[in-house]
Amino acid sequence: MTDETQTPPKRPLTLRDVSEASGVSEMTVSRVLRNRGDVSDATRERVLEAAKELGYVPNKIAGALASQRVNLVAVIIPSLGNMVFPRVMTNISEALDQTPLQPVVGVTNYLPEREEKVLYEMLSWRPSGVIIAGLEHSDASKAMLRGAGIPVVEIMDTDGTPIDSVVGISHRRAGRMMAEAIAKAGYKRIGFLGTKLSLDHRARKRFEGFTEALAKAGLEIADQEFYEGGSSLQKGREMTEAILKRTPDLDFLYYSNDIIGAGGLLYCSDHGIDVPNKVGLAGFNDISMLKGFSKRLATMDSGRGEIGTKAAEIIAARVEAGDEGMTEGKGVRIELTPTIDFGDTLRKRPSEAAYPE
Amino acid sequence: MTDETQTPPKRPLTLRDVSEASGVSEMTVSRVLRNRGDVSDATRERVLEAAKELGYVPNKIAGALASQRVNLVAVIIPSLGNMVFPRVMTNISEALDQTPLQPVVGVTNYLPEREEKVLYEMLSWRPSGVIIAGLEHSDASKAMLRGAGIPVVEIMDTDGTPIDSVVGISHRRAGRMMAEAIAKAGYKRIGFLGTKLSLDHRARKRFEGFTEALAKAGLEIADQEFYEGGSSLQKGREMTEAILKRTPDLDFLYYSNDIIGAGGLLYCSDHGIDVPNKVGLAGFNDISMLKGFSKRLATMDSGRGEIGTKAAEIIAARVEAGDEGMTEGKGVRIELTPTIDFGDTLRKRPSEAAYPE
DNA sequence: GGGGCCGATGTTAGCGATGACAGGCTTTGC
DNA sequence: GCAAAGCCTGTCATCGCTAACATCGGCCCC
Repeated sequence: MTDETQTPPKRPLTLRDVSEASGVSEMTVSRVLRNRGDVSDATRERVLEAAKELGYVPNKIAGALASQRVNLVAVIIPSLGNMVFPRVMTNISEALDQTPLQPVVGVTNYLPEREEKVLYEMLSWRPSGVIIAGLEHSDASKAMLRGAGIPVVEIMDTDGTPIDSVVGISHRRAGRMMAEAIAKAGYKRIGFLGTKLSLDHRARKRFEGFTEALAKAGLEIADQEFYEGGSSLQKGREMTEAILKRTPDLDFLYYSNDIIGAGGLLYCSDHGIDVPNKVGLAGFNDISMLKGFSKRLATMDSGRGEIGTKAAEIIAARVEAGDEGMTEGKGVRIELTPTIDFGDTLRKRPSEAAYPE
Repeated sequence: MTDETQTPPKRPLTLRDVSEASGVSEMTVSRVLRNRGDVSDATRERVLEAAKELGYVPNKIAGALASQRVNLVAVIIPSLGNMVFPRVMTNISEALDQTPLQPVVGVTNYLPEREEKVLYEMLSWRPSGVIIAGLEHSDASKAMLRGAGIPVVEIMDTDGTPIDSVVGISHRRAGRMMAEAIAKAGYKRIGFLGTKLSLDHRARKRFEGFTEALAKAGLEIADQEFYEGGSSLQKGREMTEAILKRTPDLDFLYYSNDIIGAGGLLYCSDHGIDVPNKVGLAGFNDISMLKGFSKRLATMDSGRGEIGTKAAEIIAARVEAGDEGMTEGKGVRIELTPTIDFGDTLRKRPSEAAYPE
């Protein structure tokens, strides 16, 4: 009886099955399926039909092994819960869509040992490039990245020494800029609210830049409040309440991200606190989802969209050039400039004179 | 520690390099690195040292081809911007952490043709299982899923016929439940605000269930407002303004998700609209990040955390059982019960009698 | 003391694709 | 009319690793 192939797939299909079904060699089938080399229209059609008929899906594992080419780009980020990273991912995907490359995500949860593990796993698939958040990695991770012989782009942060290429902003500078704006606006009693800084290096650097620039203006942090775990409006609200109860004379609150900052804003509205005159507020990251509050929270754009795009482009260019390694001065360095958005919660000048809205 | 490891990687390392460095056969090295079979402690140690010294990272491509085992689970979701999906992902990752399996994400942007492409790409890596959002797929996608010979779990939605296993809630039922609560609370003039429903099947089903149950209560949708693109508070705010200007006598607004619902809530607060008495509000999905508003938006928990965990467990169990196919009645069906959270924006009974809080 | 067995290692043959090259069969140019 | 130059297709070796089996000394036990 003829093998009418509606049969449930006992054994996964291979090129051979298609080649037999269409009466040509495996090689020809392979050529058709990859659109490579010359194949007559007649056979091409016959092969395609057979492949579709059988429902053949090529085995990239075998393909990659044979061709020594794996069109994957490892993207390693700390978290998916942070909104910033999905955004970066989206841009990376879009940029890579123009190329044969494809992103694969790995999540580290801000833990160096997890980063190491994830990196190892990813590298064992021999990707064509790596995009990884941050400049701080364990020695083992650094060694792996260097040894992989593929382009590496570290993203988000530029305060440090990159392994290869880097695209990001200086978080120290971002912190300084915000501090300068705050000092210039005449705020004096400044509170900081953020994550426990130990593992979030970028938040830490912003904090450092922030205190440094405050110091230069003759100011210092009057109180601070830390939290662990994911960000939420609720947490911002609670922390704001706590810090204001403890230190009622604070006149500015700097949050390490927009989510908790927005929570603080809600707290202030609910309690009739005059923002930005009694208390000023600022966050970080320009989470567009949050636009829509009655007052726009002052924040800073970290250029995360562009970061993703640029990083992907660097990888794509290097892979296309066949120059997969990171010889000589191939490393690109792109430092974007963060821009401050005063919103409605950060005055532009001292409040002595009242500026009606 | 000799720093001879500075060797610039000319040619990627293979098992052979390690085997030569440690003076045993490749096979033995392979055994050591996989912890399989008996190897004497002496050689094990020698091999491990050599591997570390060289910075060897095994090639999973070759390993997978040889062993016919790829410990990846394809997870296909519509978007990373939606918060719901990162949450599901997180739970899947956690559940798979107990196993040798690893998730790999693909994003479809709610487009069937992209879903098809992403699925094809993923299947060509021969994963051990597939977790895919929704029950609606193109014929080609369905054929691929059926033909892949691996366990498939469709998640989020149970209204329809699964290919294999399914874990989720009935969105029709969720819509009905909300409609019943609204009707019971005595709201009469109901508005709906949501995405253009064409491609978001789950939102569509909620809408259908919602109108159906309203009809049963003798009510109908008085007005509706649709949007495209990502959700944001701003969008919720604008849509709310639009619908209320057009149909000022609406006394309830049902939003297709919490983000735009929260935007509506902000609009109402700002305009002194008495919620929930003049107008009631409800969203969907219980986005915990949004807790912290002065009023808690009524919403519904879709059990997305549990969905991820259960889906991963189903795959893991099937893979472990070596029963990778989906023969007979292997398909598991888990329908979770959505729970309604009245928050502060949905009355529990008609407002004739005033119930002080 | 020799058969049996076991632990430790090596040998061989693929896994399913692709690269390089080797042909047949047509065309083309002069 | 015949060599050179295509097209189109096939053969063969290989990618780096692992399954399965083969091998080789002990060690145990009757």
